[in-house]
Amino acid sequence: MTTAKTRGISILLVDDHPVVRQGYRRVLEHQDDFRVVAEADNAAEAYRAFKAHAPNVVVMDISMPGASGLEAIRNIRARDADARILVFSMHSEAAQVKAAFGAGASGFVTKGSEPAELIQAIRSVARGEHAMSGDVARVLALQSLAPTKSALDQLGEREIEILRQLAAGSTKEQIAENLNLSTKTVQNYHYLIKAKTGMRTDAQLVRLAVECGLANL
Amino acid sequence: MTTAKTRGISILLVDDHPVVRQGYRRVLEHQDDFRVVAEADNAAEAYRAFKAHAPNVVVMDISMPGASGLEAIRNIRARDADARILVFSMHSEAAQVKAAFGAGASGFVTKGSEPAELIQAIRSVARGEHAMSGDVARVLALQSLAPTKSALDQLGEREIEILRQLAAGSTKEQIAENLNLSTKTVQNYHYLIKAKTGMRTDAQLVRLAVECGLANL
DNA sequence: ATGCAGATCGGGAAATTTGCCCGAGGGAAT
DNA sequence: ATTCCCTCGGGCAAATTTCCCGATCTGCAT
Repeated sequence: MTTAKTRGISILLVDDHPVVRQGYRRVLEHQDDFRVVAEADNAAEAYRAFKAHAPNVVVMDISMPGASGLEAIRNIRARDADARILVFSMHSEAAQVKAAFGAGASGFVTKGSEPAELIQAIRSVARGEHAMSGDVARVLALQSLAPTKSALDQLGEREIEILRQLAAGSTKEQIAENLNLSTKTVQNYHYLIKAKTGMRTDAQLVRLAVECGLANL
Repeated sequence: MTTAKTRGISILLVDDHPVVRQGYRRVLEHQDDFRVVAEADNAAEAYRAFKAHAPNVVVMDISMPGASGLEAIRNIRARDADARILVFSMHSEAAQVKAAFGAGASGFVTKGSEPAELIQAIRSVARGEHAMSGDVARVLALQSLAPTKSALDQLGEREIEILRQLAAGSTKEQIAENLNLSTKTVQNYHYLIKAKTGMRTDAQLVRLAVECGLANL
């Protein structure tokens, strides 16, 4: 609550990879009106740091262990509806982008973008605007044209969770236990997922999950 | 071919994300005996840059489009068997680590490591030693205790072919047709593959296939 | 020659799972 | 209040998996 607003942009960096974070910090601090005031490597830490430092912009990688990135965004926005959060992700899946904005992010830049794009996006977000890198905009534009429901939109939350665990290699029994469901229910979800997405094979489901950023590798 | 060896360590940075690359560059150049002499964002470019600059160490992210990271390592090593390549990856899957070393890498550090670990690894590799971060070593140690025969060695040619098509998303009927086999035979192979590899789920088979380079994506 | 090992190909039968339909309960929206 | 959708599971025939088996064919050592 100092004179943060009057001069420069204060930034909270959230990424679970120390080296990566260190790298960003150096890139960002090269701009002399940027100040990285805190770092965090998980959702809970990010929330604490936000409360403690009230940064102008949060730059966050949402692919953190536990898929907690979206949670972190929601938590921060719940505390401060004016919080500016710029998501900085490896992927540019339409579903992920929409989920991020839906959770309250103000911007979305992929790690494939030029540093200048990230820097510009941070300035835009700090100004209260929305920002996204060119590739993200292109992906969103394309999929808004196609009537393809992104395959995942037609799935409920439970279905998505089960799809992810399926793709992760869990057996139906394990999933049933993880989620406190009967094996039968998991079987039914499995069937429904295949029916809704049009996939015939489990292998195709895995590929779909990977494409949608639900599973890695 | 200048006085590169006498003073400091010259480095070629390979990563397909410009921002990430920029970040590493700053982290590395903070060490005053490190010099990043070139960057590349794909396998072909990496090879060209290696030829042009003959760096002491190549720091490479192998998760690049086209799964070409291992190719790049092999190409570079084919040209210069003394090339020092340090892989810098998001993941620490045992299979990936072994593939990297098998292709000729001298080190493997995950992005989850502290910057100091990366820097130390670079020095080790430059000295001609092998290096890996603690988490990678742990993963390797654990799985070396298991008598896993690399999973694919125990599979016959036909089994591997069927595994690949399975992982590619083909149905058993399609595979049977492709290979002029009865559906029954394909089912039997499917069963045998699962039995031999110890995988319980089709999704696990897909992951195995991807890890072993049988399938991409 | 002979035998052994192993890869390839498929049949058979029991056990399990899938495919598909159905109903019930809860919550959100109208 | 009513409708809609998500969640959760039962039921049952059809399909698949699991595991066993035998038949070729090849290479390779005896």
